Amino acid sequence: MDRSDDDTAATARVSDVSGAAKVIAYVRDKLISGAFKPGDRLPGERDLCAQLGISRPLLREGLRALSVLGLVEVQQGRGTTVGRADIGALGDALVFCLAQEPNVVEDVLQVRTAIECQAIRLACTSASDADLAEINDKLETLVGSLQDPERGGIADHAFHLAIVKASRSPSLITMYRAIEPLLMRSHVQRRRLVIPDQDVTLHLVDSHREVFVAIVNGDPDEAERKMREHFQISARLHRARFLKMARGDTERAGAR
Amino acid sequence: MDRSDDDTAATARVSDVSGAAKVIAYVRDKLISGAFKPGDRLPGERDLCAQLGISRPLLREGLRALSVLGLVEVQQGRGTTVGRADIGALGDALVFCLAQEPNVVEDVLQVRTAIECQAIRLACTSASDADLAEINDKLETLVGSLQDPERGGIADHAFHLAIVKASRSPSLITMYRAIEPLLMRSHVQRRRLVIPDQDVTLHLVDSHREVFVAIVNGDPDEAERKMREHFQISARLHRARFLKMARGDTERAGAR
DNA sequence: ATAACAACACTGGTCAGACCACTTGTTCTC
DNA sequence: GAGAACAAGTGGTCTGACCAGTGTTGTTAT
Repeated sequence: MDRSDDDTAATARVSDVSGAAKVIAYVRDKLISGAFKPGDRLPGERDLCAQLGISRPLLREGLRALSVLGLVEVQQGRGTTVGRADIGALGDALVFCLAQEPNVVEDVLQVRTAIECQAIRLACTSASDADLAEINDKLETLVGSLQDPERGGIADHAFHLAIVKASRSPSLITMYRAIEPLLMRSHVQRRRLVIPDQDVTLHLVDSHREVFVAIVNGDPDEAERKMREHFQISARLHRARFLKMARGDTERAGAR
Repeated sequence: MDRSDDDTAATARVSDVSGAAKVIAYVRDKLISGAFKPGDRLPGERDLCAQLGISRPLLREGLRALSVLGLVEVQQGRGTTVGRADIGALGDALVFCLAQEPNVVEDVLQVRTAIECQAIRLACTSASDADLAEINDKLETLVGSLQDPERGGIADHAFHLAIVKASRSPSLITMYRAIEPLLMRSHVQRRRLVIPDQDVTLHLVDSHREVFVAIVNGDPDEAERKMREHFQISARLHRARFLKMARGDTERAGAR
């Protein structure tokens, strides 16, 4: 979000706020208050711009901004409706935005860690038998796909998502889904950069299993600890690629 | 991202693509090709709309969409520059998605817990002296406002926000700020319903202090434990209101 | 009475031209 | 050389007109 607009949007009733920001604030207030629900039809553009006291092109600017975030859907001849909270669209927008920002993507992993560590604690007490079966299923799939970066990345993510779902917290799940495309991309890229190695693979499988066992045992502290260990192992694996790359460079220099 | 625009943006050279989508595609292509880098100045609006063969309001729609995603920054009198994308857009849109869920006011506390517990771990190692001073300052303010539900809620939130800031993780900070409206609603509702009580107040102050001390001591596990204890104390305080309400109802029945 | 077609009303999509406000650069005066 | 005034370039907004798509209503034919 453009920050200057964001700050001023918070005081949308002040008359010096830009026109498009008025639209954003109007819709924001209605969404947060619950007055607008998914599928609701907004007033027509001519009515809405009269209501907000701005011109139609400005109104359209604001609506365009909201539509790019999936918060409204604008259709010619039909009108503008409140979006159905399309988390996937949000995640795709994020991938588009952050494709060139590897440092930001690394930091987003902090959010991932936060969510998963809270989720696994909740899963220890909230997970149903079906949830546990689902996680186990994803674990088996993961084990069977460790040699393939694409399928491995997908399976890894599915395992983690199953744990988040087992938390039974809608907010955590929503949040996780928002960063999902980024995580997927990150998983797959990381796997492409690392040559699979027997020891590492087994170690990784064990780590996933220990996470699952901790959930089944139902001890939140233990489960969180295992999850954090798991992330550390992954991070070490990621860092190990630099050693291999460094050795690779040395060998090339020697060959000249 | 609005799907129809996103799909059509990929084929921007087809002449039936909407005007704003042309802008988005133009900037996207330049970013991907590396022709545009953060800080670069885009051509002026009049030049750009001539170049793209669209009207200026349409161009502005497209730029507004890009600005809401942080990809460009538009400043009156100065021009439009390429932004350094961040996850701000995700944060702002996410609160809308969360707001649409039933029971969000209670469940968002899981997100809050997740973020704060991860943030406090990071704060133990990342916090500067200024960060620690800031948290301490907010703690003193909190102590001075416990008798006032409104100011107390604000001070409580400021204390926690200072901790999240001390994590030095832009993503965690962004997410935390995004859920602020929902947290404020939660805080205010909770505090209105509780009559402050001397013992509880002191216990609450101690809990906040222990959290701060743990950060200063720099032990992530200990700090997280203290934070979770703090949340449990708050939850107990919240549950205590039901006892008081039950007693209140009984007294009223006796009076009739 | 029902179905098909046409007309109308309402919706968003876009344009051109005008004017306002802000920023930066250039020129003039002291 | 410094400061003020002016000009040029930038974005911000508006009005009114017209185009294109969708849904509803009315008319006509069977």
